[in-house]
Amino acid sequence: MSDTPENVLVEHVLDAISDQRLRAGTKLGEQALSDLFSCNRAHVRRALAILAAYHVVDLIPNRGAFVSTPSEDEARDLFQARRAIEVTIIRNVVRRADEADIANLRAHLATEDEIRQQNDRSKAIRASRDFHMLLARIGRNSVLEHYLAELTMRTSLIIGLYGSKSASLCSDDEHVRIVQSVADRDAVTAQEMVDYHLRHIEGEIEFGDEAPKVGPLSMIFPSSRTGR
Amino acid sequence: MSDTPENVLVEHVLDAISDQRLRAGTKLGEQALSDLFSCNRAHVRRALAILAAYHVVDLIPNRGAFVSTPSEDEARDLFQARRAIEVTIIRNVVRRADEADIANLRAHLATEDEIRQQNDRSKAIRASRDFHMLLARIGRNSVLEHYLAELTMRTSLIIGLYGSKSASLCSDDEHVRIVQSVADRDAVTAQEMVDYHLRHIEGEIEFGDEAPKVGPLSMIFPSSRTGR
DNA sequence: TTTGTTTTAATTGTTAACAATTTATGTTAA
DNA sequence: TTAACATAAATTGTTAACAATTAAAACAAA
Repeated sequence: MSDTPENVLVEHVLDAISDQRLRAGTKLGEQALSDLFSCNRAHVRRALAILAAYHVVDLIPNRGAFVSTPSEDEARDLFQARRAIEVTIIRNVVRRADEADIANLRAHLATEDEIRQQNDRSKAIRASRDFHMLLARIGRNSVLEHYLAELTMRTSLIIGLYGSKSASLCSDDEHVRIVQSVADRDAVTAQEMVDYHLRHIEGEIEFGDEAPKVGPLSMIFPSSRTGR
Repeated sequence: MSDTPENVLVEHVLDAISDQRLRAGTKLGEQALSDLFSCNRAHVRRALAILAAYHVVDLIPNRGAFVSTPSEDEARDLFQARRAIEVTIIRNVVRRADEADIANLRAHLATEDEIRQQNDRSKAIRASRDFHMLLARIGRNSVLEHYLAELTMRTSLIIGLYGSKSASLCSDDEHVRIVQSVADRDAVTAQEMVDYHLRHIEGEIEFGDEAPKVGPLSMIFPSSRTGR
């Protein structure tokens, strides 16, 4: 994807959401964004339209753009979609992964292990999402990969909004077992593991108590004014 | 979805694509669109950004917007995604459809039957797509419904680009059998039928010979200047 | 005719100014 | 103090003008 100003903006917002720096309900003002990313309002508006198409932002006429706050129903639909997509992805992975891919997966597990010992929640969330996206890339279906990118983003939003019982949101043991079944070329087990893993994540979410605190945007995008 | 000028434009373009009036590769000039839909260029630009996010339009810097021309690989990825999503949808349908839903499905089959006798290819394509989207709506998963809307759109593009061996692209017999298994509450058969049906459609596509002819936009959007 | 070059036209990209709307602030009365 | 109202500020929506780039046309040379 090319490095137009609007794409830069979209990527930064998506990163901030998947790191849970940007929380559900946060207002994304046009002026604020155009200042932070030093571009004009036309670019900001295009970027917000794209983010709205990704279901990550709600555009309210005359009011502005807000990070979307998914309902519980939406969250459950979303997890069902993730299961449908990721189970298909893992089937592709078992079929298509070569030695290098499996090595990359093992390396990623090691990274996750390191991060878990640092107790950095933000990093852990990111690493967990990266694991799922690594599988998607190895599966080599660009359509499924793109949809999963959108869905993991929205999952981050949901977990940030409702909270999760488990501190680390992906128990890495499950990741390990998924990789093992891929290495064993055991498609049936791999699919079952992925399905179980996603149901586990969904089950840990504590629907009911929302936490809508938000801060100023300048706190959320610290390094973006250097961008070009 | 609200009736902002850009949404009107997006809907018209999507309709034109799913009816195969707009073919892959067609240039969507900003001036032309803003004239046809009597809105300003800012609206057009936003609409094009949204369509690009839906993967229906390619945005090339300094060149403009073009209806995207999916490759064969992309098409195969897309059909695998459809199978993953529609098989999940049909499971929801079998579980959730009430009597009214099943009546609607039967009514739709009757409509398809009528249209087949008229020999109107454009109408047939539209009706076929509507059948799949009706199932998605009955399944009551908004995430899957939205993704399927995008995928059926892109499927229309692919069939319009590469052509299909069968004149009618959905043999309605298969639709009938899907509805029957829904009415029987037979989830296993319904899933098998949907999977088979989608593989059938994919198998009928004649990859290899492209047909890139396009006409002027004013021929494609005949009734849109009245759209206020 | 065909090829390459220059000139012209058309299209996209960018910016700024202004209008319309919403939000925040301040004031007055109960 | 609270509530309602009027005013001011900030934000979003709209439009037009201009710059930059690309496509088309005209023309000259082989």
